[in-house]
Amino acid sequence: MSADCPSRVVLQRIGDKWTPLIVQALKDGPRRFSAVRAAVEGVTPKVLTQSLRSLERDGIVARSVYAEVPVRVEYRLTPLGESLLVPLDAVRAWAESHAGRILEAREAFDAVAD
Amino acid sequence: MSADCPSRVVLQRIGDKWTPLIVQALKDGPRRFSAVRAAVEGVTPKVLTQSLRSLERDGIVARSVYAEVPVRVEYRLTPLGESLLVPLDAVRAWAESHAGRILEAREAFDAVAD
DNA sequence: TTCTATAGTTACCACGTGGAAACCAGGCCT
DNA sequence: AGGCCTGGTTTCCACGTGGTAACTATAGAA
Repeated sequence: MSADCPSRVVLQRIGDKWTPLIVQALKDGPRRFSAVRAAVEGVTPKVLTQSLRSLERDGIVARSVYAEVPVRVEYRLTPLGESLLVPLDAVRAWAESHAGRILEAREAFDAVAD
Repeated sequence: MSADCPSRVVLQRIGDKWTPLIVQALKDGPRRFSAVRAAVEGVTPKVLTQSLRSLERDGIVARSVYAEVPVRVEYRLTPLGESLLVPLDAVRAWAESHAGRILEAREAFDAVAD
C-alpha cells in the first residue's frame, strides 16, 4: 500500500460524503434525477449533479437522456457499479457491528481529554 | 442508508488519506512513531500525529509510552483495529481488480469532454 | 554547556468538498 | 405571453483536511 496504490483511488471514491448513498439508491434499478434526490435525503442539486458526474466519469453509473416532454434523465449502475456493492456491503456489515464501539471509544476518549 | 448511518462514520474514517496506510503499517505488530512515519511514505509528523490521535480516539489503535531514554512510543492495532483489516481487505481486493477499469473510464470520459 | 535522539508541537496557509440561494433552459400547454 | 415541469447551473462562501517550515520537550552523554 504505497501512496499511489489503487486502493487509494477506490477508498477516496467510496469514502466521500455521497457516493455510498447514491450507489445504494441505485441498487434496485434506474432512477431519475429527482428520485435520487428524494432517496438521498439532504443532498442539494448542485452536489448531486457533481457526484453523479463524478461517478459517471469513473464508469460506476450511466446516464441516459430520453427526449420526452419534459425531458427524462435516468441514472443506473453499470456492471462495474454493481460489483462495487460487494465491498460496500462488507464495509456496511463491519460498520453495523462495530460502529457502536467506535462511538463509545470516542466518548471515552473525549471524557478523559482534560 | 440514511444521513446518520453508522456506515457513514466508518466510511469517512477509512476514506481519509492516511488511515488505510497506517492500519496496514501496523498490521504486523507494534511500531514506533518514526517506524510508522518511515513505513507510510510522504506523511509529515503533524499529520501523522493527527491521524494516530484520531485512530486512538476511535479505539482502532492503542498508544503506549515507555519511560526510557530517549522516550519510546509504540502504536499497535487494538482488536477492533485488527477486525477492520477484514473489510479493508475486501475493498483492497475489489480495488486491485477494478481500479484499472476506473482509470480507463476516466480517460475515456475526459477524452470525450470537449 | 552543547549535542543527540525521539516524539512530537506551533503557526500559517492552500486547496477541495460541500452547502445556500438564486437563477436558467427547453418545450408543451393554456 | 406566462406558467409549469424536469434537470439542472451559477455565484458565493464556510469549513475541514492536509502541507511546510520551524520550533519544543526531555534527558542522558560528551
